[in-house]
Amino acid sequence: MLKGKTTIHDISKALGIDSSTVSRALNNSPRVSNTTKAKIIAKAEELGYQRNSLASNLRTNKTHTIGVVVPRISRNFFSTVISGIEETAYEKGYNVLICQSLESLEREKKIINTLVSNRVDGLLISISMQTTSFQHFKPFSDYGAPIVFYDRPCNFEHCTNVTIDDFEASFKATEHLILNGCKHIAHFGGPQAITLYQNRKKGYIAALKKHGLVFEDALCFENQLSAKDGAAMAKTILKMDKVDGIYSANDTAAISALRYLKNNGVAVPEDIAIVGFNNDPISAVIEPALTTINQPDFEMGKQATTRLIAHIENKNGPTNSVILSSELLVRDSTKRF
Amino acid sequence: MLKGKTTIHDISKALGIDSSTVSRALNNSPRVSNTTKAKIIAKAEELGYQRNSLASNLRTNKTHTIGVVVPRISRNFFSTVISGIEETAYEKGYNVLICQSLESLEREKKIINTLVSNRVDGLLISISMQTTSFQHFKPFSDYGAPIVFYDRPCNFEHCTNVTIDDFEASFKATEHLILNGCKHIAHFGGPQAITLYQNRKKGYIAALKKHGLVFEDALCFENQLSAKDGAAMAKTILKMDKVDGIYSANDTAAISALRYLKNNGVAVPEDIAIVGFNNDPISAVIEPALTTINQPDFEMGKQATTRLIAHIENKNGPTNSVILSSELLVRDSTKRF
DNA sequence: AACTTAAATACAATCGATTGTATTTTGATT
DNA sequence: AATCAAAATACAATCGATTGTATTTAAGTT
Repeated sequence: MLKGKTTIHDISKALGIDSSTVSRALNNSPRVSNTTKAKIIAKAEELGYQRNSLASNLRTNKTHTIGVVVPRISRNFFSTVISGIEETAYEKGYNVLICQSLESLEREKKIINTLVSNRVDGLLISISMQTTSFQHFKPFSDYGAPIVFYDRPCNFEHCTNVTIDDFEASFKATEHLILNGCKHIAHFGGPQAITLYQNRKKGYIAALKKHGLVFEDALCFENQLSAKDGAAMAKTILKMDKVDGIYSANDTAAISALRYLKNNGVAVPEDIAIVGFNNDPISAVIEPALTTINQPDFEMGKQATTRLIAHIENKNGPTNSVILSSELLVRDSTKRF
Repeated sequence: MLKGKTTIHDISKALGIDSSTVSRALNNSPRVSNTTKAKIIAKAEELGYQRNSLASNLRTNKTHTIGVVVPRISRNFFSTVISGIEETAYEKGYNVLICQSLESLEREKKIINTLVSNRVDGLLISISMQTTSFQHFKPFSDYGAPIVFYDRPCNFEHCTNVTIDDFEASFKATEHLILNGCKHIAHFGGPQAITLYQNRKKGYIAALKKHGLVFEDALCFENQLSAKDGAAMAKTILKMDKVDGIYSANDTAAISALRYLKNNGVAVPEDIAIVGFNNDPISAVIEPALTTINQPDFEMGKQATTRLIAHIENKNGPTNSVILSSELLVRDSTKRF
């Protein structure tokens, strides 16, 4: 209808009231009388006024937008975290700019630049598997925007981490295999440059140690834990003809391995028991159902966002990191007795 | 370091060059000599300059941001569509503001307002299950921003739809059950106010008709197709003691029904054959594996985004709607012979 | 050397809302 | 009716980048 959207100046002219008053009225400032407020609001509706957030953001230096970086949106764990993020952000009046790094550092850097340019009020990020230095986060903290790392923790300045206790969860998972009689347990691990995967490996090793099992380097894999990797590792393990348990640092690889083993006549859990990580919806449906670590994905998104926004809104120092609790879901893939 | 970020004016002052020249240099305008360009770029880097997109967007009236509305991010189909959207947007230099309607019209309206306020350049939306009128999209088209509806088509003004042929896919799915000997086929349908679900039901009815089967209203369900709904419908069907086939308009309900039936001693596909819709990753893993319609989810996201951006960038009229192809994936849940 | 033209740069307005300060209006008080 | 404080409104600068127009500089021509 009206070309180019109505502005407060259109309302101002239409009513013969200064635009500053119009602005204040629309923001419900006490400095404007109720009578004029009513007039202004009525006219605003009549003209189909919609605040131009660009102008507002420029002036106030606040965008009410949170940047979210995720390795890959379509992974169930991450999309559920995003749900939690979006939900909380929505409640508190924030928008969510979502980007995926696809596990690439280069892409992550570009994304950070864009988010800085767009002056998002804060950043929620799960770093890529290639991210081992953190200089590219500097521009962010430089202009005073807080960062919260979720899932994959990061030791950058005084930033908040929202994670689970990966060491402990791993320890429990591995011990569970041991208590079910496994003696030669393989570990499907992720990139050891990432703290998260380091911790998972450490937990695995600690459990072996506690129960007097020897740690064998040959049983420790390190890769991206994709479905392809899972099948490949299963194949390698079969050749070894010795492994009787697998603890995988994610479900994707675990599920893929399980299917590979099943298709090759290996009995799960009798011959090889398997524990995964993440509680992917598939893990509950596959047969045998996969024992796995349940992470509070949705909750993690909510917590991270709540803390980020708290930090954005009261500029007093960093909030503390949080460790959410996880649990071992025992299912058929480990029930040997 | 520098409080409050460097601007082109800081660069301008530092070099004694007018800010307009600085701006043009940073935008690589031919109006600036290479010598000064180099100087400016060097200084910009030295000062850690990052363009303030807010200011730029305000001036140019272009945000390079696309609004994306999705019913629920954590559904595999949608998160994969989003992947395709993000991927394409990233390539073309656009950001993606993602919001979920959670199938609520009220929320959808609020989201649209926010997106208009943020002056996104265009909108990609899969409408909520409650959306039956489209007046709330008016502000959007009013200021000239194009809209592309994906998955759930919409007859609003001259907007582009990116969908599959739901009628045909449904027809194929239902016919497949008939050819496998089913005589009493139930249909798990979604809200009939939504064109998508209407079309799916129509395809089902058409297939029955073609093969001389009677359409029974009692076998036609209409709800949100959640997991809970799926189990409830399975229960109802069992009581009827007559149904030998189910065609569900989504996998969520189909899978839930399958599990319910299995747990209650019903043989799938021998007693009841099932076809789903969406090719959710679970459908391939569940036993028996679920016959389903594979939709080009990632591709749908890419196509929708490509078309939206094309429309944003050449303001010449609406691009045409597209119908992507889908396929019936025959798996064990329907193999009766 | 004077002159023309093109190239490079500077000036100044603008996008739309916000906000500190100044001015006007209102109403209460004596 | 005069006075004064408080309430309401107007004025004007500002956020940072962009862009049309004006001015200066450089280079080429005769």
